[in-house]
Amino acid sequence: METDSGSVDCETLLAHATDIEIASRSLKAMSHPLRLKILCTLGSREVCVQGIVENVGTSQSNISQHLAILRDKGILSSRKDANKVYYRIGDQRTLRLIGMMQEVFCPSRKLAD
Amino acid sequence: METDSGSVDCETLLAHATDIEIASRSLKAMSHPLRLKILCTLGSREVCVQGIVENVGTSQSNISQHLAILRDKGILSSRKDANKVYYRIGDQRTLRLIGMMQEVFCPSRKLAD
DNA sequence: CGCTAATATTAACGTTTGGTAATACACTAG
DNA sequence: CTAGTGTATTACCAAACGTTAATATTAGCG
Repeated sequence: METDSGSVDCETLLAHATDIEIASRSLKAMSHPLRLKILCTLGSREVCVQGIVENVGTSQSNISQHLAILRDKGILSSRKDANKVYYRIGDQRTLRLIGMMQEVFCPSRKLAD
Repeated sequence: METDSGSVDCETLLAHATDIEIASRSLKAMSHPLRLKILCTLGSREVCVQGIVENVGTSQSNISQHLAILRDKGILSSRKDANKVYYRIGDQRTLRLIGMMQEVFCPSRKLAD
């Protein structure tokens, strides 16, 4: 089913209800300071839990819970090596959004500064 | 272990704590389905509360409360004309993010203008 | 002036979220 | 096996959130 009213103008942005739902779910996952920091820490590389804990700066338990949230939402993927678990951003859309966030919120220190 | 995988640090993305805070605050404001829909309804134009209510589809009271949240966070600005109030996205960063969201989540229906 | 439309505000209440602390699980080394 | 890291899970609690319903405010109009 397509849009139910032919003349809608607002439909040019995030057209369908499902798009809205998906997008807001992703936004919500990113909208917590610690989670956003986790995502920024990861960027396009892989970091183990320890590394994330040190970089983000809260308890291991707390980090683990936030990682679980991001994992459950399909944003992070993980790989186990020995007794360590490495995380990375597995969702390409999220990765793009993180890059965009940087452009929007830190235009002055673009990879330079 | 600090695999000093480059001296890149996490600092290349959303470098400072303040950036993180600001960004996550904006994300949070956008992360509610109704609020996201409001923002998409607005896009770059101006719509009165009635119009928003009709487009988004919930009670006037509910819309008004969400509008207040977005207004208080500095995302929306409003203008009163007679007994109607017109809202628009007053924050340029948010406007850019909305456009980006569309690119990321609805690549198939890019703005045709 | 009273009346109605448009919008905002408030109170109440259930739901969700987030943090801490304690504990469990998984794997490795010896 | 046991001890020791690294990670996940659980229980509990307080705070934030979101919806509904009722009420307040403001503006135009007869």
